Amino acid sequence: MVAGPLPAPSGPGKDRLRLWIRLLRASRTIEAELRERLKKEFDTTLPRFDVMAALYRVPEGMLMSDLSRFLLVSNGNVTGIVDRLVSEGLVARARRNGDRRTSMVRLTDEGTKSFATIAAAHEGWIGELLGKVSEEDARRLTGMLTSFRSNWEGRE
Amino acid sequence: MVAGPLPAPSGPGKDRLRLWIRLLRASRTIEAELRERLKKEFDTTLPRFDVMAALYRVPEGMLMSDLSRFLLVSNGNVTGIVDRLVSEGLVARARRNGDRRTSMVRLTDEGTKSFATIAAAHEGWIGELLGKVSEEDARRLTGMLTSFRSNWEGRE
DNA sequence: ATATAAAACTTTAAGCTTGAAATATCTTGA
DNA sequence: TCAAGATATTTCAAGCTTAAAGTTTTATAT
Repeated sequence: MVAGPLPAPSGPGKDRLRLWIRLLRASRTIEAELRERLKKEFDTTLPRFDVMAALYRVPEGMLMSDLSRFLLVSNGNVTGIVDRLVSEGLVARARRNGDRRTSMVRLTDEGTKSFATIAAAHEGWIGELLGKVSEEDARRLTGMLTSFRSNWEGRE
Repeated sequence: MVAGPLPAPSGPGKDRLRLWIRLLRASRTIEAELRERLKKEFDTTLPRFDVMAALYRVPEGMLMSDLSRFLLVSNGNVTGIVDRLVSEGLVARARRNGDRRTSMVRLTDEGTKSFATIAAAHEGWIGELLGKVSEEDARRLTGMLTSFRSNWEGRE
């Protein structure tokens, strides 16, 4: 995945391969830095942060399946992370009257407060880590990645 | 991390935050697809592929520490993955005369042959998954990400 | 009604990942 | 020389991740 630049391959398709490698290395580098800071400064993890960020947008809560779909991870994965967040009092599960298979998952008041603090720091970190990318480049890149993604989603 | 587009936040720094979210979602989407195909078609995993890709570039082999640095993962992580590749006969460890703490890790002949096959398929998949990105955009994006990364690396 | 399928979620086994501690080896300086 | 520190790697515990199998509940088609 993170194949090296050494032989500098060329030919058809190589530009896209190179793009993918850069994309992956960039996101892994940033992810690693964020993970470390979340651990050191807030004693939490990236997956917990992801779940809380998803829930923060929707005060009334989300279904487990919506959560896993949104986060692009498996169902079982979310179960474990939510379990831990519940045991820490940051997230609550609420059985629903209508469909007893499902449960609404939402941030507790403590979870909401906690996330707001962490998210503010997180936004600052991103600004710092991507500081060298101009605002204009950021918007251009975002646009390219968005159109890529919507194209891609069409195929599944 | 994968915070949602719903409230459509704005303000200083929001463009970079949005860029980061797009970047992460794009790489996770592609990664998930690659993982699935590697499993289904070659019964292997992304981490194994990553290690083999790194070693493929360097026939004489790499030290464990170089490998983990190159792949942006921890030392202990690489140990486990290499252990499994060794037990599958795809990778070999060779103790060195000079420094007996270290060992050179390299692909076996079988590993080299196996990787070449998988890498060809992999390149095709990337071409397919990124097919909607024009070659020109691919080069532009790559350039932006490269300069980002070299800027970033300067700070550590 | 009631079997059958579908859906939502959890559990499980295997593997990946990290950070920290442990081990072994090498290097350096008194 | 040899103790102290540095380096390379492995081990360990905890948590993350997936795919597949299992459980409970709901929907559908006789």
